[in-house]
Amino acid sequence: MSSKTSETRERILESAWKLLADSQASAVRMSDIAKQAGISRQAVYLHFPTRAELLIATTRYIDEVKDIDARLVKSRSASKGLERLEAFVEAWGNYIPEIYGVANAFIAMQTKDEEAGAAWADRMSAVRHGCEAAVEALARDGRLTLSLSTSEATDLLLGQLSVENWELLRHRCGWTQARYIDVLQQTVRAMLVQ
Amino acid sequence: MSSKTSETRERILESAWKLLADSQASAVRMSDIAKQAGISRQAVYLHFPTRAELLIATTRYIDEVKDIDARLVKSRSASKGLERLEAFVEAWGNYIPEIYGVANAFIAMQTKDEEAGAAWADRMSAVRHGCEAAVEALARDGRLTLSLSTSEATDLLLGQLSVENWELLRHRCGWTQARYIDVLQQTVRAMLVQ
DNA sequence: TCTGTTTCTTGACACTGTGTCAAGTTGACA
DNA sequence: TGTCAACTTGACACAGTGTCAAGAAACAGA
Repeated sequence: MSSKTSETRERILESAWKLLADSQASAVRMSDIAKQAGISRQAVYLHFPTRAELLIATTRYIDEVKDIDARLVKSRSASKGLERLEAFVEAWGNYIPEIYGVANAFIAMQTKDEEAGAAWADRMSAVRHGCEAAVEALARDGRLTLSLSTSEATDLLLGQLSVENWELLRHRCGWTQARYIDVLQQTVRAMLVQ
Repeated sequence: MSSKTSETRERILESAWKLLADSQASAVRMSDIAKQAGISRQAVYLHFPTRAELLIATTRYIDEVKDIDARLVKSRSASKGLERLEAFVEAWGNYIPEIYGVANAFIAMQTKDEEAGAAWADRMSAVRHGCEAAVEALARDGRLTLSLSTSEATDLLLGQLSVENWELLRHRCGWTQARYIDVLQQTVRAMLVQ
């Protein structure tokens, strides 16, 4: 029973993920997800009280399946700040495509839904910690651009690595993923490293 | 009569502007705008067929009142590429706060409404032209970073000057407007100028 | 095999916001 | 006085979220 519960739950999460990845974000309704999962719309509400909560659970699910932590190991274990920075840009930059669908739905919801906004902000604060660690490593090496505080440098890096910036370059400007990573590493280096 | 028509129209635009500037974006409903303008909700529809069209008209109205063209004169008349770039960053960077409310509403609508997405994209293409002109001036001076094509450099600059990036730094990270302009000029220079 | 619990279904409903429609009012102008 | 445009009032359709209640179906344990 508990296994069946989590089985249905997982089918809902898989459905949400698939639909958000395919179509464009916020066009995905609760009924679409239910249909995809092969259950009734109301059954979805038995597992997730609101659309926002379902989206939150979906990001967590993706993090688990795609193993975000493993991807960050290389960055965390880098001895030099510059190395760490580049590994982080690569890891997160290559993770964005995985979560883009859900991210987009969140961004669309943010303005309307208080809860969704808070959830996404929370999620982004995890990314910020990654940025901060890289910047601090750089500062320890004495290689952080002098005119920037570590906090400002962190903010700037976060902006560079935002989903919105990725979308602009990859979708609206047609960059390849490889070029995106390449140029971003170079850009971030020019911005932050003296 | 025609003067009365345009008077009401203007009152609607003023109301939309004010409400979007004050409260947070997409929470502004057609009925709110009508109430603010002191007319009925239906009267708004007599002047603007949809919410999207009203938003478009509002941006145009702001452009007119705040005279965006005058702000760009200094950038356009700069002789050196670097000078042009910095003047453009300053002009557009200082214009973003003026349009932030409406921009936000557009961004929120983008995912739902086809028309709104197209309108905002069109608007952004005007900014892109400004970016492009600055980058090309830089290239003519032979000072554009070698590893970037002018098109790529334009894309990057556009990302730096995006409303989303402004929001991140000013609202979420608490930067002052002066610091935002300062750091952005410096950042953009590090990125694009060799 | 009966019983009770959990999961899910079906169908109805409230609520919000957009956009439409129709009938009536007001005020200016000829 | 009559006409026309701008505006009002009130109703409605529609989509999507979230709620509620009654019942079906599966499945556990005694």
